[in-house]
Amino acid sequence: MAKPLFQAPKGTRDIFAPESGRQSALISAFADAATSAGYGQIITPMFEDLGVFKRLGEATDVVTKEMYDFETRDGKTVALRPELTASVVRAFVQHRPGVPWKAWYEGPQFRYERPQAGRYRQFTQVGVEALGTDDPHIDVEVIALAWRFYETLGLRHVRLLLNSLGDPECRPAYFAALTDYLTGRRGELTEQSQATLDINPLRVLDSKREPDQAVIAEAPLMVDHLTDEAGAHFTAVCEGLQALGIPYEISPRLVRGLDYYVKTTFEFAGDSLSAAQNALGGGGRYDGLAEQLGGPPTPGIGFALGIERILMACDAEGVFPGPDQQPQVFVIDVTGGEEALVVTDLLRQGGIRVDRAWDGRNMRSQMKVADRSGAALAVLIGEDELADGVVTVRDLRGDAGQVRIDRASLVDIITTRLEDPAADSVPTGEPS
RNA sequence: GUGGCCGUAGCUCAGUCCGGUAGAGCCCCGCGUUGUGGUCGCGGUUGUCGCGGGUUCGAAUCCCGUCGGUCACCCCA
Repeated sequence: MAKPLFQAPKGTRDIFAPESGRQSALISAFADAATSAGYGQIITPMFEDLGVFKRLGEATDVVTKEMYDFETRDGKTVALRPELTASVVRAFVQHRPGVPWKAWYEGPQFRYERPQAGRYRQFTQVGVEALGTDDPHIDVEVIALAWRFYETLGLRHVRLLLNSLGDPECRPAYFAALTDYLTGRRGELTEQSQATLDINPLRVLDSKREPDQAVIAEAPLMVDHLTDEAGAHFTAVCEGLQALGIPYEISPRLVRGLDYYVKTTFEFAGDSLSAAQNALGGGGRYDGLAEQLGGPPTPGIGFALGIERILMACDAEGVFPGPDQQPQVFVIDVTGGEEALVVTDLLRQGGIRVDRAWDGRNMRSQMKVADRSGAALAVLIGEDELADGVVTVRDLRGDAGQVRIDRASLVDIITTRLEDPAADSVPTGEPS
């Protein structure tokens, strides 16, 4: 294939209908779910001061290796957002809405990575953030919102993985214990894990490399080192989920990729996808983030769900086909096209999805286009109809045949027939 | 950043090992039916064989380089 002069940048895609409509519908479904739970939409800029994202943790790949950062003409350094929690918390700190403050969002995010299945340089997430309360029941609300959303889409093979990463009081002690343990068995770890150990020992627990597993299996666990307060919070979250009948698995080695998480952390694994892209979404509590961004100490929790991954899971499970976007009616006019212009407009005003053919092609050609369009009904206008002031309505999908109707009742009859193809018609079989 | 695989028509691909001057199916267009689609039949349009260089009488095919795509590792959504 000859290469086009330009193509979409690496890791980005052009999304055509009907897939684009399916994506919009997914976001719309999420908007409904979030709105009904009392979350208001927030729209933040696609880029931020680089410093906003540096707070995510100097040890994270997202910050150190994957940032789309650049200098602007006036010498400031900005970055395309690699995630949205930092942007939303920055907006919270800047504008100080009353708490508790609950917001939802959707939009593209950017990470400079090598693309692969289910991973793009520009990808889209939906999510929520709730700031200003550390009531464990809001953790439950947030998790439940995501869980019910997956259910709404029809996904059944999703697992909720739950963990607590402790709080600033118990974390240092655990951190030290884990570091001691891993350092003691350093020689058994893979080269990559040894490097990770020097940067963030917690992340070693997340290694999927086989040689590391024996060491990880015996590593001390955060859940065994929680303070009374952090433990009580975790217990309350678990009990809340049980009260709602939402199944979860305690996953004591679940570590998230961003350093700001404390206490409750969770991930949703799509079991219909391979491990490389089965992370359908995740989130957790980030009680220190607002303060790091220059605001007052404010607890917060949220999640982000990747819509590309969710749609892959929907494909794998055969659910969420997306909305009907095909025309319902196709207008055929072999008298020159003036009639099609008017009739198409009339039907559209009646709230019907309508398309038509162009270039004055013959009826055979126009019928082919009508058939391919997916429309259920064709409206035919030839010289006879024009002379009699009527149109012919033809069923393209069933055996309801065709009928000539008065143009004045066109919208009513079409609307009725779209609901019941056999209504108002006398089957005429094949055209005479 | 590392590695595997792949770049031939609008799409999916064969042809590459063993060099001889480019094919199939689908799609699209027309006709059979100058007022009727889906099935069928007939006919037709479409290629810098990713790009550059080398070897050769001759390269889609062999060699070198390069770009792109894809998958995986890593990490993550």
